[in-house]
Amino acid sequence: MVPSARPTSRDVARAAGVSQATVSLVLGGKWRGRVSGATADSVREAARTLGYRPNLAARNLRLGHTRTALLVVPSLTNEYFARVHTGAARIAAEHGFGVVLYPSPQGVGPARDPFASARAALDGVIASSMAADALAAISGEAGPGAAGLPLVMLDSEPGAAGAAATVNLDLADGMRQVAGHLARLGHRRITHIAADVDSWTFRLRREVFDAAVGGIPGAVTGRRDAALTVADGMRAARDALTAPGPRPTALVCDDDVLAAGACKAVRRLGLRVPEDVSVTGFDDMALATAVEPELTTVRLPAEEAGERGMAALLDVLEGRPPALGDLPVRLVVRGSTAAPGGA
Amino acid sequence: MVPSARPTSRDVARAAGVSQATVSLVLGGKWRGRVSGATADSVREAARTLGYRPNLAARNLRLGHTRTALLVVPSLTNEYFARVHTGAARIAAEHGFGVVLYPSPQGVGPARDPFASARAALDGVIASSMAADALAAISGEAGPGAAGLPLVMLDSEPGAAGAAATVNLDLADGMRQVAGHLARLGHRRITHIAADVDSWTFRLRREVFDAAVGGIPGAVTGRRDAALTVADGMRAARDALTAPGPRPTALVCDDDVLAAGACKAVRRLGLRVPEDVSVTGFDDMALATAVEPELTTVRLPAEEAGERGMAALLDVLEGRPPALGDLPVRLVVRGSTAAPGGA
DNA sequence: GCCGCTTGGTGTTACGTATAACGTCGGTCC
DNA sequence: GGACCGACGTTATACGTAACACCAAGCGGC
Repeated sequence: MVPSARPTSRDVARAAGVSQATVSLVLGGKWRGRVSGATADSVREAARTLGYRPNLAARNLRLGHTRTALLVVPSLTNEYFARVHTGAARIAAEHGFGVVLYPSPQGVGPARDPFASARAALDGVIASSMAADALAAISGEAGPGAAGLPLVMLDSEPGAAGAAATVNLDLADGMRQVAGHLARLGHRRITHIAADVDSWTFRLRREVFDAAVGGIPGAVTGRRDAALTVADGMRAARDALTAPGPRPTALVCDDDVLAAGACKAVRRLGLRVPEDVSVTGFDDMALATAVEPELTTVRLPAEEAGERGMAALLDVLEGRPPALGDLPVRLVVRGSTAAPGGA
Repeated sequence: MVPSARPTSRDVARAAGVSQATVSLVLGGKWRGRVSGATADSVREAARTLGYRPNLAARNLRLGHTRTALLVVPSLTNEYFARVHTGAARIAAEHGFGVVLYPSPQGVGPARDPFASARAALDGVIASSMAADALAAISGEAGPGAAGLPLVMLDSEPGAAGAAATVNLDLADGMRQVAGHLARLGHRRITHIAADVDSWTFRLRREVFDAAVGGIPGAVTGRRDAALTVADGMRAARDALTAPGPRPTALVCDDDVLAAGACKAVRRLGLRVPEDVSVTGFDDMALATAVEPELTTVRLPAEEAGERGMAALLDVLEGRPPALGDLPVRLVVRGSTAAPGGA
């Protein structure tokens, strides 16, 4: 016996004494009124004892679609994207879809070998916080006659070329809430610890910071760039706090990791958070409540974003106009902010 | 013109004035000595202008394999698994493989709809920190004649049924290093803040804690269970520190998130880390250096584990005996541990 | 006794690709 | 001058599945 080869539906048919077509009918679940219950049972029994599992490549080929979507993200070490995936996968599962994750190795840059991961035949692509041009290779350029894969941009520049739909978080409003919060507390010297990443998400934070914080009467703003690590957040914050001139009373950080680094820098300089320096984060990841004081930060509805992105992709795939609309974000006030000057 | 359908290799052939076989030859890269350079160029040109991209389902069917592996993990919000993926993907890419990620929704429990994500036709499965029985449905039970997918267990119970290979981190040694470190510092009342998760990884930590810490002459050990969140780590640590009897001088936590929570609990009680209570973590995630004091913890070689797992899977797929051997882990001493009693 | 309907199946085809097997056409060698 | 050969392509086939188009038998109605 050489049964090492994987059994096919034909093997099941032979074992059950029926034709391959019947096996397909039964296992496909559309046998009501076409196959007797007894026959159906014997087919299922044969499939079970043979350990039959359908060849998905063949099924996909025959069906012309895969019911699989690709979620492209710049990184997986950032909790935010893991949560986006969770949301997308939930909606996908409700519609019989699977979601495959592709962490683009270059971060937000052009993906080197999209095919390596896109090898799983796909129906569509959701890109989270990715540059549109980085995705051309994956979804297929919209050349003449070229039917690129449907692409949904999540948290991306509105109207990005090639996108069938765009779902955005209202990050601008989040940054405005941060600015408003600090302004109400009385802060006037506020420095932006900005992510040194060239993506729309972070460019937007810069613009809105400048507009919102710069709009506070009497405000003095500054900016320091930092890579997205604790250590670099520390360095940038230290630079900001030790630069000549009056010291900022608040540091607005582009994400929670930077904020954690900033808090460390403040204390390293013998100052206190929030009495001497207020610090804000962005994202509200687990880290935000792990550090002390807990971070005032902007909670991003990551799961909801994943859900909306997947829902929009399903809309596109099924010919419906995709649902649009920004998702609101919410400032969560915790212990890392206070009125300036001791209190 | 109704060119909305995706072009096939036959369309390219027609455009280039050759047969479909020639297109396949050229685009497959094996045309040396079979097709003239001029013809090859015209084929490539036609493919480019048509925006042709091969149908992967068809290719997979024809080839009988997909060069795609599935990495099953209990969670994505844990940085450790993201890093395992990074390592696995690197090795995979070197061999023309892709890696698809499947976060099992139930954590370590049985996956609800394995097919939903395994829809991407697979060549093999790597399971990280998953229970063997939870994977039966994905890799296919080893029934009579049933050729289940090759399965590599990463960080799992040795000799798990159905696994073609097992790659382990030497977690036991990591826990022993923690115990040794605390013993040398002089700690004798040590409580284990244990993850309330029924997986081999955490069961092992318990056993080794009991053996290693219990083996310290004069040691008084205890244990508190906690879910893997900051908040629950806090609760468990508070319970441990406020229980009747002499207070523990050290808390050994099953991961860094719990340790961060434990540190918060210590301070909430008006005590100091590490002067009054030492705290250790496990994993060395970014969080470990984001909190203050930075955590003494056990660094897990996550990328290396992913690499080894993928390498073992490739070995199995190509008929080689898989390379075995545990990966060493290393204690990283930082500021959260010190000699007990002030110092 | 024949029509039409229901029940329970089967034969066949197509999906798009990779490749084994087979032609063809100049030129070369002996 | 015929056999051989390399260069250049083509024809045909198979992968495993889903589903369309048939078909046989049984049966009730008129």
